[in-house]
Amino acid sequence: MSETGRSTRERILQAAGKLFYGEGIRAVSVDAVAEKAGLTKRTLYYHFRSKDDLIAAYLEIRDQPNLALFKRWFAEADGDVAAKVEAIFRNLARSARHAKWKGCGFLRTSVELVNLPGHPAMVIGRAHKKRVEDWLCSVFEDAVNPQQARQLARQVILLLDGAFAVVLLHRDPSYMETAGAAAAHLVRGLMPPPRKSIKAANVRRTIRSRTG
Amino acid sequence: MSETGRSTRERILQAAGKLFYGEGIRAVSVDAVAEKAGLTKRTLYYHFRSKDDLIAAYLEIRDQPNLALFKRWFAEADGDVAAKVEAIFRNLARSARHAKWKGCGFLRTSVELVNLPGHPAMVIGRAHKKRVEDWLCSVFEDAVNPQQARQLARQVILLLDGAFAVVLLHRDPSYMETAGAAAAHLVRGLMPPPRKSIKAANVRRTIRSRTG
DNA sequence: TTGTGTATATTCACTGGTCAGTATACATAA
DNA sequence: TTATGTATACTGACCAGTGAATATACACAA
Repeated sequence: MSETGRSTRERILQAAGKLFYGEGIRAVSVDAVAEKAGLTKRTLYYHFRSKDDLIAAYLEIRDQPNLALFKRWFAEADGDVAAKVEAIFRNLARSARHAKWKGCGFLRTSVELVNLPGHPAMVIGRAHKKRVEDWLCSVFEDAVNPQQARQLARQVILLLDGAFAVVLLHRDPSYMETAGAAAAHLVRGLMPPPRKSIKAANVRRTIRSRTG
Repeated sequence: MSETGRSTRERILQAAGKLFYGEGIRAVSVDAVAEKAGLTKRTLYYHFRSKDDLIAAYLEIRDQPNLALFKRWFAEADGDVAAKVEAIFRNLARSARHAKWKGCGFLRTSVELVNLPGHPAMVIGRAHKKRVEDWLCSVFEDAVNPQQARQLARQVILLLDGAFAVVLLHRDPSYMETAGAAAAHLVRGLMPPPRKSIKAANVRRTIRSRTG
């Protein structure tokens, strides 16, 4: 029956998500996923062809919501594009304070599969990061010289992924804010100067007149 | 016999290094390391108490040479501090073009041990990154407002580790150069302006005379 | 309504293999 | 004879994946 089938599949994916993200794909056995989902391993193998399939599905369903979260944080933030980008990092820093936070599932999976570059999960991971980069690029095209948008998007991605790695290593979310400040600085460096000089907040950001 | 013992230990560490770095610590069995070292597992266990011990030793011996390499690349580069930092990224980009390159062993190990924050290898990894950060900090203290040196060092570290992750994911070393450009930009943004204004070359690299 | 076939969904119990670590013995040198 | 170093062969646990049987539900014919 398709309804029961779908919900079983979802229960498996939910269990796999928690375990794979929380402990890593190699540290989690198929038996553990099945047990967490409340069914037998054989049933799991009825719904997924292999563990690799399950891993790919685990990342697949995280792609869209992940990007949507970034977009929401960006949209809901006040200020210019630089401030909106910085807001993404600030929100991530907040997430990173939860004990269950374990960095970026895409990056971590790519590390665990480092010698299987063609693995479906690797393909999905690359596509996800590319999608985030493309979105940032489109955002920057409206704010800076479009010729520089791609490079800027990549630099922000580098700071983002660097922060994922460093915060995970040191378990210190403040690196996420440091990355956000750097990202905002890079964006501002390419933005045209505002019409009205603003006495900018008590934060450490200042406006720079390029004419000198 | 201490001499044979030491060289045996070194053979084990060499084999472990190649395998752990090349395939990841979880993907490599103790048997595989022993075989690569040309001895039996039992002999390996005579020289190392456990696999975890071996993993820690594998990282330990990479700490100093790794930092030394950064220092050498920095010292041998021409130009101002920003250019010298960028040179580190350029050299890393060159390394990343080799097929055997698999990113940063410290970061990758920390991902594989994500749920064992007290693991000796994690402690060593954190110490290593901290040492690089401290070195960068000391470098920046002579080039920018010392109060901003720590933050700047962290931002460069974030770009560095981000580049490790992103280049590994996409297998595209050009991200390393993009990260270097961002790092140089961040450094320059905090450096005192040079005496003579320069009409900046077609590349983004310029030579600066500090004497003016 | 009852019986029968069929596709879906699930279970138990198993296989073949790997892995970290060890018990035991043997060799060599001080 | 005692300490050091090496080898063979093993243990117990775990793990990805499977074989064979069973349960459920729906379709359609009698």
